[in-house]
Amino acid sequence: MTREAWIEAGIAALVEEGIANVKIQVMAKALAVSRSSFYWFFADLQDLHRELLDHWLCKNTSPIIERALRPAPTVTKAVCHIFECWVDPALFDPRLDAAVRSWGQVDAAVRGVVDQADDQRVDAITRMFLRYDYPEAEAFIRARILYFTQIGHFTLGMRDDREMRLRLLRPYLLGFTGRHATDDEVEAFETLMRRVQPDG
Amino acid sequence: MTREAWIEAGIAALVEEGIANVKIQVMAKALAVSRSSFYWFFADLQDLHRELLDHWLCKNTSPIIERALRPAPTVTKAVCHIFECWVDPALFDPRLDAAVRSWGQVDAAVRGVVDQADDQRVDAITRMFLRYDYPEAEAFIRARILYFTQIGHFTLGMRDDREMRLRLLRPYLLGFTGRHATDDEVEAFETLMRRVQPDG
DNA sequence: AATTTTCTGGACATTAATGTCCAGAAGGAA
DNA sequence: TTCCTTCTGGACATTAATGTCCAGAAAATT
Repeated sequence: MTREAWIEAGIAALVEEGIANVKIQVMAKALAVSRSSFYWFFADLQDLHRELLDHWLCKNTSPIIERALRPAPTVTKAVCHIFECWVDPALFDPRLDAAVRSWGQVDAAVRGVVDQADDQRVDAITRMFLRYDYPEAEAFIRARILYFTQIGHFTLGMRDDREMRLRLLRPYLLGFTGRHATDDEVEAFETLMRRVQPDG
Repeated sequence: MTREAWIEAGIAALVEEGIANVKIQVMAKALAVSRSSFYWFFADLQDLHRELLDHWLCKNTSPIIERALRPAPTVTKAVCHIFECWVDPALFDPRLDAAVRSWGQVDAAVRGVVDQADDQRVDAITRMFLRYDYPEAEAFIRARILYFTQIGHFTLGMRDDREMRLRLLRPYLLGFTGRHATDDEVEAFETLMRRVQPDG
Protein backbone atom coordinates (compact mmCIF):
# COMPACT_ATOMS: atom_id res chain seq x y z
CA MET A 1 0.00 0.00 0.00
CA THR A 2 1.00 3.57 -0.67
CA ARG A 3 -0.52 6.95 -0.09
CA GLU A 4 -0.98 7.17 -3.86
CA ALA A 5 -3.00 3.97 -4.03
CA TRP A 6 -5.41 5.33 -1.45
CA ILE A 7 -5.69 8.60 -3.36
CA GLU A 8 -6.47 6.73 -6.53
CA ALA A 9 -9.15 4.74 -4.75
CA GLY A 10 -10.47 8.02 -3.38
CA ILE A 11 -10.68 9.56 -6.83
CA ALA A 12 -12.48 6.54 -8.20
CA ALA A 13 -14.98 6.70 -5.34
CA LEU A 14 -15.40 10.45 -5.71
CA VAL A 15 -16.14 10.16 -9.42
CA GLU A 16 -18.45 7.20 -9.14
CA GLU A 17 -20.20 7.73 -5.82
CA GLY A 18 -19.73 11.37 -4.86
CA ILE A 19 -17.75 12.87 -2.00
CA ALA A 20 -20.25 11.70 0.62
CA ASN A 21 -19.50 8.12 -0.31
CA VAL A 22 -15.74 8.35 -0.21
CA LYS A 23 -15.53 6.16 2.88
CA ILE A 24 -12.48 4.61 4.45
CA GLN A 25 -14.27 1.41 5.31
CA VAL A 26 -15.58 0.94 1.78
CA MET A 27 -12.28 1.72 0.09
CA ALA A 28 -10.47 -0.62 2.47
CA LYS A 29 -12.81 -3.42 1.50
CA ALA A 30 -12.33 -2.67 -2.20
CA LEU A 31 -8.55 -2.64 -1.79
CA ALA A 32 -8.70 -5.78 0.38
CA VAL A 33 -6.73 -4.16 3.16
CA SER A 34 -7.60 -3.12 6.68
CA ARG A 35 -8.65 0.38 7.66
CA SER A 36 -5.57 0.78 9.84
CA SER A 37 -3.47 1.10 6.74
CA PHE A 38 -5.37 4.25 5.83
CA TYR A 39 -4.58 5.84 9.16
CA TRP A 40 -0.91 5.18 8.64
CA PHE A 41 -0.83 7.31 5.49
CA PHE A 42 -3.47 9.88 6.42
CA ALA A 43 -4.40 11.65 9.61
CA ASP A 44 -8.10 11.32 8.83
CA LEU A 45 -10.67 11.59 6.03
CA GLN A 46 -10.18 15.32 5.68
CA ASP A 47 -6.54 14.69 4.92
CA LEU A 48 -7.55 12.55 1.95
CA HIS A 49 -10.11 15.15 0.89
CA ARG A 50 -7.40 17.80 0.68
CA GLU A 51 -5.39 15.47 -1.50
CA LEU A 52 -8.31 14.83 -3.83
CA LEU A 53 -8.96 18.52 -4.35
CA ASP A 54 -5.28 19.05 -5.01
CA HIS A 55 -5.18 16.30 -7.58
CA TRP A 56 -8.11 17.86 -9.43
CA LEU A 57 -6.53 21.29 -9.38
CA CYS A 58 -3.26 20.07 -10.89
CA LYS A 59 -4.74 17.74 -13.42
CA ASN A 60 -7.74 19.63 -14.78
CA THR A 61 -7.03 23.36 -14.93
CA SER A 62 -3.54 23.83 -16.32
CA PRO A 63 -4.13 22.12 -19.70
CA ILE A 64 -7.02 24.46 -20.49
CA ILE A 65 -5.07 27.58 -19.70
CA GLU A 66 -2.03 26.37 -21.58
CA ARG A 67 -4.07 25.70 -24.72
CA ALA A 68 -5.98 28.97 -24.49
CA LEU A 69 -2.65 30.81 -24.60
CA ARG A 70 -1.29 28.86 -27.57
CA PRO A 71 -0.78 31.06 -30.67
CA ALA A 72 -2.85 30.33 -33.82
CA PRO A 73 -3.34 32.06 -37.19
CA THR A 74 -7.14 32.30 -36.83
CA VAL A 75 -9.63 32.40 -33.99
CA THR A 76 -11.28 29.20 -35.18
CA LYS A 77 -7.92 27.44 -35.01
CA ALA A 78 -7.34 28.86 -31.54
CA VAL A 79 -10.70 27.50 -30.41
CA CYS A 80 -9.74 24.13 -31.85
CA HIS A 81 -6.71 24.16 -29.57
CA ILE A 82 -9.00 24.56 -26.57
CA PHE A 83 -11.31 21.86 -27.92
CA GLU A 84 -8.38 19.45 -27.61
CA CYS A 85 -9.00 19.42 -23.87
CA TRP A 86 -12.59 18.32 -24.34
CA VAL A 87 -11.73 15.36 -26.54
CA ASP A 88 -8.45 14.11 -25.07
CA PRO A 89 -8.96 12.26 -21.77
CA ALA A 90 -5.27 12.77 -20.98
CA LEU A 91 -5.81 16.53 -20.80
CA PHE A 92 -9.10 16.82 -18.97
CA ASP A 93 -11.32 14.43 -17.01
CA PRO A 94 -14.94 15.60 -17.34
CA ARG A 95 -16.36 13.23 -14.77
CA LEU A 96 -13.81 14.31 -12.20
CA ASP A 97 -14.64 17.92 -12.95
CA ALA A 98 -18.35 17.26 -12.46
CA ALA A 99 -17.75 15.35 -9.25
CA VAL A 100 -15.65 18.15 -7.76
CA ARG A 101 -18.31 20.68 -8.76
CA SER A 102 -20.96 18.64 -6.96
CA TRP A 103 -18.71 18.56 -3.95
CA GLY A 104 -18.41 22.33 -4.14
CA GLN A 105 -22.17 22.69 -3.86
CA VAL A 106 -21.98 21.13 -0.42
CA ASP A 107 -18.65 22.40 0.91
CA ALA A 108 -17.94 26.13 0.93
CA ALA A 109 -14.16 25.76 1.01
CA VAL A 110 -14.18 23.51 -2.05
CA ARG A 111 -16.58 25.88 -3.70
CA GLY A 112 -14.04 28.67 -3.28
CA VAL A 113 -11.31 26.68 -4.97
CA VAL A 114 -13.59 25.68 -7.85
CA ASP A 115 -14.73 29.26 -8.39
CA GLN A 116 -11.15 30.44 -8.56
CA ALA A 117 -10.27 27.78 -11.12
CA ASP A 118 -13.29 28.73 -13.22
CA ASP A 119 -12.31 32.38 -13.15
CA GLN A 120 -8.83 31.51 -14.34
CA ARG A 121 -10.19 29.38 -17.16
CA VAL A 122 -12.66 32.01 -18.40
CA ASP A 123 -10.01 34.67 -18.10
CA ALA A 124 -7.57 32.72 -20.27
CA ILE A 125 -10.25 32.17 -22.92
CA THR A 126 -11.24 35.84 -22.84
CA ARG A 127 -7.63 36.81 -23.54
CA MET A 128 -7.65 34.35 -26.41
CA PHE A 129 -10.60 36.14 -28.05
CA LEU A 130 -8.98 39.52 -27.37
CA ARG A 131 -5.95 38.44 -29.43
CA TYR A 132 -8.27 38.26 -32.44
CA ASP A 133 -9.54 41.80 -31.99
CA TYR A 134 -12.96 41.15 -30.55
CA PRO A 135 -14.22 44.14 -28.53
CA GLU A 136 -13.68 43.59 -24.84
CA ALA A 137 -17.33 43.00 -23.90
CA GLU A 138 -17.81 40.58 -26.78
CA ALA A 139 -14.61 38.68 -25.99
CA PHE A 140 -15.76 38.20 -22.42
CA ILE A 141 -19.21 37.01 -23.39
CA ARG A 142 -17.87 34.66 -26.05
CA ALA A 143 -15.42 33.20 -23.55
CA ARG A 144 -18.29 32.57 -21.19
CA ILE A 145 -20.50 31.05 -23.86
CA LEU A 146 -17.70 28.75 -24.98
CA TYR A 147 -16.70 27.67 -21.49
CA PHE A 148 -20.19 27.47 -20.01
CA THR A 149 -21.41 25.47 -22.97
CA GLN A 150 -18.67 22.98 -22.37
CA ILE A 151 -19.32 22.77 -18.64
CA GLY A 152 -23.00 22.36 -19.44
CA HIS A 153 -22.10 19.62 -21.88
CA PHE A 154 -20.25 17.70 -19.19
CA THR A 155 -22.77 18.47 -16.48
CA LEU A 156 -25.43 17.01 -18.70
CA GLY A 157 -23.19 14.00 -19.21
CA MET A 158 -23.41 14.22 -22.98
CA ARG A 159 -21.63 11.32 -24.60
CA ASP A 160 -21.82 12.06 -28.31
CA ASP A 161 -19.79 9.66 -30.40
CA ARG A 162 -16.94 10.77 -32.62
CA GLU A 163 -19.07 11.04 -35.77
CA MET A 164 -21.56 13.26 -33.99
CA ARG A 165 -18.83 15.45 -32.59
CA LEU A 166 -17.20 15.90 -35.96
CA ARG A 167 -20.51 16.85 -37.53
CA LEU A 168 -21.07 19.42 -34.79
CA LEU A 169 -17.57 20.91 -34.99
CA ARG A 170 -18.25 23.45 -37.74
CA PRO A 171 -21.51 24.80 -36.35
CA TYR A 172 -20.01 25.02 -32.86
CA LEU A 173 -17.03 26.96 -34.19
CA LEU A 174 -19.36 29.28 -36.06
CA GLY A 175 -21.58 29.76 -33.03
CA PHE A 176 -18.68 30.44 -30.69
CA THR A 177 -16.60 32.74 -32.91
CA GLY A 178 -19.10 34.11 -35.43
CA ARG A 179 -16.61 33.13 -38.16
CA HIS A 180 -16.32 30.16 -40.48
CA ALA A 181 -13.58 27.60 -39.97
CA THR A 182 -11.40 26.59 -42.91
CA ASP A 183 -11.40 23.05 -44.26
CA ASP A 184 -7.86 22.33 -43.17
CA GLU A 185 -8.62 23.43 -39.62
CA VAL A 186 -11.51 21.03 -39.46
CA GLU A 187 -9.44 18.26 -41.02
CA ALA A 188 -6.58 18.83 -38.61
CA PHE A 189 -8.96 18.49 -35.70
CA GLU A 190 -10.46 15.38 -37.19
CA THR A 191 -7.00 13.82 -37.40
CA LEU A 192 -6.30 14.74 -33.82
CA MET A 193 -9.56 13.22 -32.65
CA ARG A 194 -8.82 9.97 -34.41
CA ARG A 195 -5.49 9.85 -32.63
CA VAL A 196 -6.74 10.49 -29.10
CA GLN A 197 -10.01 8.56 -29.39
CA PRO A 198 -9.07 5.52 -31.48
CA ASP A 199 -12.30 3.72 -30.58
CA GLY A 200 -14.73 6.45 -31.52
CA MET B 1 -46.90 17.87 10.67
CA THR B 2 -47.86 17.01 7.14
CA ARG B 3 -46.30 15.04 4.34
CA GLU B 4 -45.74 18.35 2.57
CA ALA B 5 -43.76 19.83 5.46
CA TRP B 6 -41.40 16.86 5.36
CA ILE B 7 -41.03 17.21 1.59
CA GLU B 8 -40.18 20.88 1.96
CA ALA B 9 -37.59 20.05 4.57
CA GLY B 10 -36.24 17.40 2.22
CA ILE B 11 -35.93 19.87 -0.64
CA ALA B 12 -34.15 22.36 1.58
CA ALA B 13 -31.72 19.67 2.69
CA LEU B 14 -31.23 18.42 -0.87
CA VAL B 15 -30.41 21.90 -2.14
CA GLU B 16 -28.13 22.86 0.72
CA GLU B 17 -26.47 19.60 1.67
CA GLY B 18 -26.90 17.20 -1.24
CA ILE B 19 -28.93 14.00 -1.45
CA ALA B 20 -26.52 12.07 0.77
CA ASN B 21 -27.29 14.45 3.61
CA VAL B 22 -31.05 14.29 3.35
CA LYS B 23 -31.36 12.44 6.66
CA ILE B 24 -34.45 11.71 8.64
CA GLN B 25 -32.75 12.27 11.95
CA VAL B 26 -31.36 15.64 10.92
CA MET B 27 -34.62 16.89 9.42
CA ALA B 28 -36.52 15.75 12.51
CA LYS B 29 -34.21 17.79 14.69
CA ALA B 30 -34.58 20.83 12.42
CA LEU B 31 -38.37 20.49 12.49
CA ALA B 32 -38.32 19.85 16.25
CA VAL B 33 -40.32 16.67 15.91
CA SER B 34 -39.51 13.03 16.50
CA ARG B 35 -38.43 10.66 13.74
CA SER B 36 -41.55 8.55 14.25
CA SER B 37 -43.58 11.26 12.58
CA PHE B 38 -41.60 10.73 9.39
CA TYR B 39 -42.46 7.05 9.33
CA TRP B 40 -46.14 7.85 9.65
CA PHE B 41 -46.10 9.82 6.38
CA PHE B 42 -43.45 7.84 4.50
CA ALA B 43 -42.55 4.19 4.25
CA ASP B 44 -38.84 4.99 4.31
CA LEU B 45 -36.21 7.37 2.95
CA GLN B 46 -36.65 6.12 -0.60
CA ASP B 47 -40.27 7.12 -0.43
CA LEU B 48 -39.23 10.71 0.28
CA HIS B 49 -36.61 10.54 -2.47
CA ARG B 50 -39.28 9.65 -5.01
CA GLU B 51 -41.27 12.64 -3.87
CA LEU B 52 -38.29 14.99 -4.21
CA LEU B 53 -37.57 13.89 -7.76
CA ASP B 54 -41.23 14.32 -8.61
CA HIS B 55 -41.31 17.80 -7.19
CA TRP B 56 -38.32 18.78 -9.32
CA LEU B 57 -39.84 17.33 -12.45
CA CYS B 58 -43.09 19.26 -12.06
CA LYS B 59 -41.59 22.51 -10.97
CA ASN B 60 -38.53 22.90 -13.18
CA THR B 61 -39.18 21.51 -16.65
CA SER B 62 -42.62 22.64 -17.75
CA PRO B 63 -41.99 26.41 -17.58
CA ILE B 64 -39.04 26.14 -19.95
CA ILE B 65 -40.96 24.14 -22.51
CA GLU B 66 -43.97 26.39 -22.27
CA ARG B 67 -41.88 29.51 -22.92
CA ALA B 68 -39.93 27.91 -25.75
CA LEU B 69 -43.22 27.30 -27.53
CA ARG B 70 -44.55 30.84 -27.02
CA PRO B 71 -44.95 32.78 -30.32
CA ALA B 72 -42.85 35.90 -30.89
CA PRO B 73 -42.24 38.27 -33.84
CA THR B 74 -38.44 37.79 -33.82
CA VAL B 75 -36.03 35.12 -32.69
CA THR B 76 -34.40 37.49 -30.22
CA LYS B 77 -37.77 38.12 -28.61
CA ALA B 78 -38.41 34.39 -28.50
CA VAL B 79 -35.09 33.86 -26.71
CA CYS B 80 -36.09 36.57 -24.26
CA HIS B 81 -39.17 34.53 -23.43
CA ILE B 82 -36.94 31.60 -22.50
CA PHE B 83 -34.65 33.90 -20.54
CA GLU B 84 -37.61 34.64 -18.29
CA CYS B 85 -37.07 31.25 -16.70
CA TRP B 86 -33.49 32.09 -15.81
CA VAL B 87 -34.35 35.34 -14.04
CA ASP B 88 -37.69 34.53 -12.38
CA PRO B 89 -37.29 32.30 -9.32
CA ALA B 90 -40.98 31.43 -9.54
CA LEU B 91 -40.38 29.70 -12.90
CA PHE B 92 -37.13 27.87 -12.32
CA ASP B 93 -34.99 27.07 -9.30
CA PRO B 94 -31.35 26.82 -10.41
CA ARG B 95 -30.02 25.45 -7.15
CA LEU B 96 -32.61 22.69 -7.12
CA ASP B 97 -31.71 21.86 -10.70
CA ALA B 98 -28.02 21.65 -9.80
CA ALA B 99 -28.73 19.53 -6.75
CA VAL B 100 -30.81 17.04 -8.71
CA ARG B 101 -28.10 16.85 -11.37
CA SER B 102 -25.52 16.03 -8.70
CA TRP B 103 -27.84 13.37 -7.42
CA GLY B 104 -28.08 11.97 -10.93
CA GLN B 105 -24.32 11.52 -11.05
CA VAL B 106 -24.62 9.05 -8.21
CA ASP B 107 -27.95 7.35 -8.88
CA ALA B 108 -28.61 5.81 -12.29
CA ALA B 109 -32.40 5.93 -12.01
CA VAL B 110 -32.34 9.64 -11.23
CA ARG B 111 -29.86 10.11 -14.02
CA GLY B 112 -32.37 8.62 -16.44
CA VAL B 113 -35.09 11.04 -15.41
CA VAL B 114 -32.76 14.02 -15.65
CA ASP B 115 -31.55 13.00 -19.10
CA GLN B 116 -35.10 12.72 -20.34
CA ALA B 117 -35.96 16.17 -19.02
CA ASP B 118 -32.86 17.64 -20.67
CA ASP B 119 -33.80 16.08 -23.99
CA GLN B 120 -37.26 17.58 -23.78
CA ARG B 121 -35.88 21.01 -22.98
CA VAL B 122 -33.33 21.03 -25.82
CA ASP B 123 -35.95 19.70 -28.19
CA ALA B 124 -38.36 22.50 -27.37
CA ILE B 125 -35.64 25.11 -27.88
CA THR B 126 -34.61 23.51 -31.18
CA ARG B 127 -38.17 23.81 -32.44
CA MET B 128 -38.13 27.45 -31.39
CA PHE B 129 -35.12 28.15 -33.62
CA LEU B 130 -36.71 26.17 -36.45
CA ARG B 131 -39.70 28.53 -36.39
CA TYR B 132 -37.31 31.32 -37.41
CA ASP B 133 -36.01 29.43 -40.41
CA TYR B 134 -32.62 28.36 -39.15
CA PRO B 135 -31.36 25.26 -41.02
CA GLU B 136 -32.00 22.12 -39.01
CA ALA B 137 -28.37 21.47 -38.00
CA GLU B 138 -27.86 25.07 -36.96
CA ALA B 139 -31.11 25.19 -35.00
CA PHE B 140 -30.06 22.12 -33.05
CA ILE B 141 -26.61 23.43 -32.27
CA ARG B 142 -27.92 26.84 -31.28
CA ALA B 143 -30.43 25.21 -28.96
CA ARG B 144 -27.65 23.28 -27.35
CA ILE B 145 -25.40 26.29 -27.01
CA LEU B 146 -28.21 28.29 -25.45
CA TYR B 147 -29.29 25.58 -23.05
CA PHE B 148 -25.85 24.25 -22.18
CA THR B 149 -24.59 27.76 -21.54
CA GLN B 150 -27.39 28.29 -19.09
CA ILE B 151 -26.82 24.98 -17.35
CA GLY B 152 -23.12 25.82 -17.21
CA HIS B 153 -24.00 29.17 -15.76
CA PHE B 154 -25.96 27.55 -12.94
CA THR B 155 -23.49 24.71 -12.47
CA LEU B 156 -20.78 27.29 -11.97
CA GLY B 157 -23.07 29.02 -9.50
CA MET B 158 -22.76 32.37 -11.26
CA ARG B 159 -24.55 35.05 -9.30
CA ASP B 160 -24.26 38.13 -11.50
CA ASP B 161 -26.29 41.04 -10.22
CA ARG B 162 -29.06 42.65 -12.22
CA GLU B 163 -26.87 45.38 -13.71
CA MET B 164 -24.37 42.81 -14.96
CA ARG B 165 -27.12 40.68 -16.43
CA LEU B 166 -28.67 43.60 -18.26
CA ARG B 167 -25.32 44.59 -19.69
CA LEU B 168 -24.78 41.01 -20.89
CA LEU B 169 -28.24 40.65 -22.41
CA ARG B 170 -27.47 42.10 -25.84
CA PRO B 171 -24.21 40.23 -26.42
CA TYR B 172 -25.78 36.99 -25.23
CA LEU B 173 -28.71 37.45 -27.61
CA LEU B 174 -26.30 38.17 -30.43
CA GLY B 175 -24.13 35.19 -29.57
CA PHE B 176 -27.07 32.81 -29.30
CA THR B 177 -29.06 33.91 -32.36
CA GLY B 178 -26.48 35.60 -34.58
CA ARG B 179 -28.92 38.55 -34.89
CA HIS B 180 -29.23 41.89 -33.14
CA ALA B 181 -32.03 42.49 -30.65
CA THR B 182 -34.15 45.64 -30.99
CA ASP B 183 -34.18 48.31 -28.31
CA ASP B 184 -37.77 47.67 -27.29
CA GLU B 185 -37.07 43.94 -26.83
CA VAL B 186 -34.21 44.76 -24.49
CA GLU B 187 -36.29 47.35 -22.67
CA ALA B 188 -39.20 44.96 -22.26
CA PHE B 189 -36.88 42.41 -20.70
CA GLU B 190 -35.40 45.02 -18.43
CA THR B 191 -38.89 45.91 -17.19
CA LEU B 192 -39.65 42.26 -16.57
CA MET B 193 -36.43 41.78 -14.63
CA ARG B 194 -37.18 44.71 -12.41
CA ARG B 195 -40.56 43.19 -11.66
CA VAL B 196 -39.38 39.69 -10.77
CA GLN B 197 -36.13 40.71 -9.05
CA PRO B 198 -37.08 43.86 -7.15
CA ASP B 199 -33.90 43.73 -5.06
CA GLY B 200 -31.38 43.41 -7.88
C1' DA C 1 22.51 -11.28 12.70
C1' DA C 2 20.54 -7.75 15.23
C1' DT C 3 17.97 -3.78 15.23
C1' DT C 4 15.15 -0.29 13.69
C1' DT C 5 11.65 1.47 10.69
C1' DT C 6 7.56 0.82 8.22
C1' DC C 7 3.25 -0.92 7.82
C1' DT C 8 -0.95 -4.18 8.89
C1' DG C 9 -4.56 -6.47 11.33
C1' DG C 10 -7.57 -6.96 15.15
C1' DA C 11 -9.84 -5.25 19.24
C1' DC C 12 -12.13 -1.48 21.30
C1' DA C 13 -14.95 2.63 22.08
C1' DT C 14 -18.04 5.89 20.09
C1' DT C 15 -21.27 8.06 17.20
C1' DA C 16 -24.91 8.68 13.93
C1' DA C 17 -28.11 6.82 11.32
C1' DT C 18 -32.05 3.51 9.97
C1' DG C 19 -36.20 1.21 10.85
C1' DT C 20 -39.77 -1.19 14.22
C1' DC C 21 -42.97 -1.38 17.92
C1' DC C 22 -46.14 0.28 20.98
C1' DA C 23 -48.34 3.15 24.45
C1' DG C 24 -50.88 6.92 24.52
C1' DA C 25 -52.17 12.02 23.46
C1' DA C 26 -55.44 14.93 20.92
C1' DG C 27 -59.18 15.82 18.38
C1' DG C 28 -63.28 14.83 15.57
C1' DA C 29 -67.49 11.81 14.92
C1' DA C 30 -71.27 8.94 16.70
C1' DT D 1 -69.47 10.99 26.61
C1' DT D 2 -67.37 7.45 24.33
C1' DC D 3 -64.95 5.70 20.65
C1' DC D 4 -62.11 5.79 16.75
C1' DT D 5 -58.75 7.78 13.78
C1' DT D 6 -54.62 10.20 13.33
C1' DC D 7 -50.37 11.26 14.80
C1' DT D 8 -46.18 11.61 18.24
C1' DG D 9 -42.65 10.30 21.42
C1' DG D 10 -39.72 7.02 23.54
C1' DA D 11 -37.52 2.57 23.78
C1' DC D 12 -35.25 -0.93 21.29
C1' DA D 13 -32.39 -3.44 17.97
C1' DT D 14 -29.22 -3.06 14.24
C1' DT D 15 -25.92 -1.38 11.11
C1' DA D 16 -22.20 1.26 9.25
C1' DA D 17 -18.96 4.36 9.88
C1' DT D 18 -15.02 6.92 12.38
C1' DG D 19 -10.94 7.02 14.92
C1' DT D 20 -7.46 4.97 18.62
C1' DC D 21 -4.32 1.65 20.41
C1' DC D 22 -1.18 -1.85 20.26
C1' DA D 23 1.08 -6.24 19.20
C1' DG D 24 3.66 -7.89 15.87
C1' DA D 25 4.97 -9.05 10.83
C1' DA D 26 8.06 -7.72 7.16
C1' DA D 27 11.43 -5.20 5.16
C1' DA D 28 15.34 -2.25 5.20
C1' DT D 29 19.57 -0.76 7.57
C1' DT D 30 23.53 -1.33 10.36
